Amino acid sequence: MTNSVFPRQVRLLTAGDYRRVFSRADSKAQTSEILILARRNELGYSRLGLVVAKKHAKRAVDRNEIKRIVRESFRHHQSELENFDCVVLSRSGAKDLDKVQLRNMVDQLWTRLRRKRHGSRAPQKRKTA
RNA sequence: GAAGUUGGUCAGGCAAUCGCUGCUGAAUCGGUUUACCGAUUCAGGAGAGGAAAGUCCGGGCUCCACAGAGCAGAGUGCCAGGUAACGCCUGGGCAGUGUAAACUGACGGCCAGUGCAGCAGAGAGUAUACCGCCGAUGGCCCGCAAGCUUGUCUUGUUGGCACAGGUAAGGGUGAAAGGGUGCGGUAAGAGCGCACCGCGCGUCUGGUAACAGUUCGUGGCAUGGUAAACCCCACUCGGAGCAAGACCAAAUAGGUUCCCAUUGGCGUGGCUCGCGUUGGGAACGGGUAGGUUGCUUGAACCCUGGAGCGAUUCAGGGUCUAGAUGAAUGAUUGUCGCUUCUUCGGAGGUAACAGAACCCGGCUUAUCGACCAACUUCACAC
Repeated sequence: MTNSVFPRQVRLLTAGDYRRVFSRADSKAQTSEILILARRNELGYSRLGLVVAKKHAKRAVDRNEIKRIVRESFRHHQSELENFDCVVLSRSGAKDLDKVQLRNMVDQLWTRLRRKRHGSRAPQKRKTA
């Protein structure tokens, strides 16, 4: 299946797309280094947007690296997310993590986001252990 | 061999799998008769740097007159050359540092003008007299001699005082005390005089020049420091920037009211002129912030040869080498190389600085290492 490709339409492209997610996020998942906001869309697949502030990662190399790791992680997990518009924001600690730590953390965050989404829709059905 | 100086090259290599962004080709689908445009799939091939950085200079390009005149302002500043241009580069001069290879240098002018200089010191730019030296000359005192007008007299003279005054040799202060050494000279001294050295000016020689040499003449002689102080001199500079600018769809439309007005308004971002354009401003109400292009063939790179000490340039041949835009250039594995530890089985690390955004030329700053060439000093061998 095409569960590990990352074409153009899978990204958030315009300011309108971002504003839609920021104005009302259905669910979110976060650590002290990364925050993910997400909102359901009508497209039948998930999309990704990235916000890495210059304030948090001063060097362009660091910002590029964070973006690449998050994109790579999203590429491998997008099939689990069904139809969500996600915006990944960096926080101030992100640049201090090494590549492997950051990758593992983002991988876990997708899982947490999905569970949270299930929980918010149907809190009575939660049976995860 | 050791230490060092300068210049240059590289910035882990190869393979596999999965991704991302352009490009080329093919197929399918849609708009459609074709051309052409868009989407999807497949194949091929390309995809960060030496600094991409800081944005400190210089250009190209775009718009405003084909960027024009004056003032203001800014910049540069030994000389010559290179270049599209430069505040860059090359070569040379001068000064300084180093045993040397080499390196460093806002390096025009304060004998155009104005200004500034803490502390110390007597005195700091028309020099100056604190100590010291002298006191010839004038003054005062003691003694002696002579004269006569016999006086608190005059003249001469040995000595003394340091009062007037002289002095820039010596001491002291200072970053700096207004050429140096010697001889003469003098009361003591002094370019006061002379010799040599130094310096200025003119001249001559070499050099395109900066400058150097010192032939000859000349001046007793400084032209103290500061121009990243004003300033003077020479040269350069119009402004804004790819969010420039152009196009498509939609739309700043169209409309109402008020004010000002062709010696005016706007373009035009220092001011004035000039030039272009022609109504401008405010309020009410209404609407949008998508796409294409500019966008990569260029003062390009590589090779060979010619010119030149060199920067560079000329000729011939070859190559096409990122174009993203909520922003691609990545991840994993294996292997080789390098490297750290080692119980010699192996285990670990893969580096530093750092990420294109219209494009070039420089400068500056950051930086793990590896390699090459030339040169210097020391040691050894021949």
